[in-house]
Amino acid sequence: MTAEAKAATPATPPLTERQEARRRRILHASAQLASRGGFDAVQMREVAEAAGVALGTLYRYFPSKIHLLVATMQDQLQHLHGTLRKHPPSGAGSAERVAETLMRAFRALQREPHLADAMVRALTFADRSVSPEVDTVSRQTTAIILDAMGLEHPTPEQLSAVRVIEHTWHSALITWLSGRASIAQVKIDIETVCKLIDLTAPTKSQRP
Amino acid sequence: MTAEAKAATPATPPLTERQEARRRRILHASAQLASRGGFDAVQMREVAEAAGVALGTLYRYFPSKIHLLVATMQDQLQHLHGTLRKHPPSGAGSAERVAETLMRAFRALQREPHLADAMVRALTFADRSVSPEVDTVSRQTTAIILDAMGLEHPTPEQLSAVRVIEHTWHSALITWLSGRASIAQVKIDIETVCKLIDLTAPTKSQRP
DNA sequence: ATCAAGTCTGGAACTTGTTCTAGATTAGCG
DNA sequence: CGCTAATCTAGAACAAGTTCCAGACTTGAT
Repeated sequence: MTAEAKAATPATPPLTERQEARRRRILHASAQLASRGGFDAVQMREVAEAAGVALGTLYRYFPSKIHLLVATMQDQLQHLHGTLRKHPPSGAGSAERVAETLMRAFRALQREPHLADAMVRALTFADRSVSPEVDTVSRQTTAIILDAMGLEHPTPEQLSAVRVIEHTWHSALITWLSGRASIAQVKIDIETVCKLIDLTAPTKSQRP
Repeated sequence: MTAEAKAATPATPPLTERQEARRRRILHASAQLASRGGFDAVQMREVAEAAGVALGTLYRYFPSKIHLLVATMQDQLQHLHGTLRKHPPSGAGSAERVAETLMRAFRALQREPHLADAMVRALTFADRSVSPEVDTVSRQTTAIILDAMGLEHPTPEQLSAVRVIEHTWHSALITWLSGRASIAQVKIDIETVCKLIDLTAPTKSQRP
């Protein structure tokens, strides 16, 4: 049940090799600039120049700065998901494994706080015109969490818990990025919300 | 134990009557424009004109559009808190009362979805330069939730639960505002996260 | 190879948040 | 009252996201 094609190519006509290369250069430039100075440093003119592409072309590939940064996040999440697959969390219970996974993701973000800033700010600032793309990110995140829980057929209650975990994850990241919460505080928040998993576990024991 | 002075006037030198009136006109114009067309409709030139104030003056009172909208939110929250004090939630348990309170707030936002959009987007987009103001909003929200719980001396675990509830509240609002979640879904998310309250109740039994 | 349609480029132009300036008003004070 | 500092106004100017355009270049089909 691999799902690489649908996430990367929702419904776009196939791109030529050169177009694929352009797209990749743009995303790379975006991530590069974001790593330097965060959301503000990703300036469309600079992205275009760094990617060796005209401004109009950049806008043909990504119709707004928000679209661009959300696509960048899709890209990074794909990486992360791959990495996590290779090194699954080691905890005994579902809650522990999810918390461990999210903390691992959090540490990855801490290594590139500016990039995290750009991506998360874009994600939460996105309006309706970016809904499909943001939804893709949400599905990727859900998949990562469900993977960590080791569930094939989650109950509706468990899916609700996962939704709340995602809410907490995004919002906690924002408070951290804006300097209103410490790393330790984010850890506590994640561990707190993960308790919901045990609370919603079906009467059976949850062991993969 | 009324606390009106500290929330409205953190550390600013006292304003003259005319200045207070200007500030109020600005906030009113901001809310008005936001109610019409949301975040994008709050344009600084238009706010200034509607408030009968020069652009430079607007920026003297609120150093950025984000500051302005966050201040607008403080204003609205103050209203809400007052209303809620007069009509406290009726549920039996803490979790029920908090969920009831948040749903009531949610219904208030649904009546002015554009205003909600402007305020919430500003809140989550705010960077470090707005941290103090955003923090004030966060404290107001915490106070509302603690009021609903009816707690004088919450335990650290309960405060963690409240933090997670706030995270979920903000993030759920965003998904609703961007059209990625229905009203029903937001309700479920709120009810789900409120279960954390019972989970963290001190030494009492928790039966939902 | 050639034509048509689509794409890319360089650059100007427009929008809206933000900053700056010079001059008028106001507030507080002796 | 008359002075001084702070504040306010009108408007220009600047910055970055976005749109638009004319001309050059691919690409795909005949």
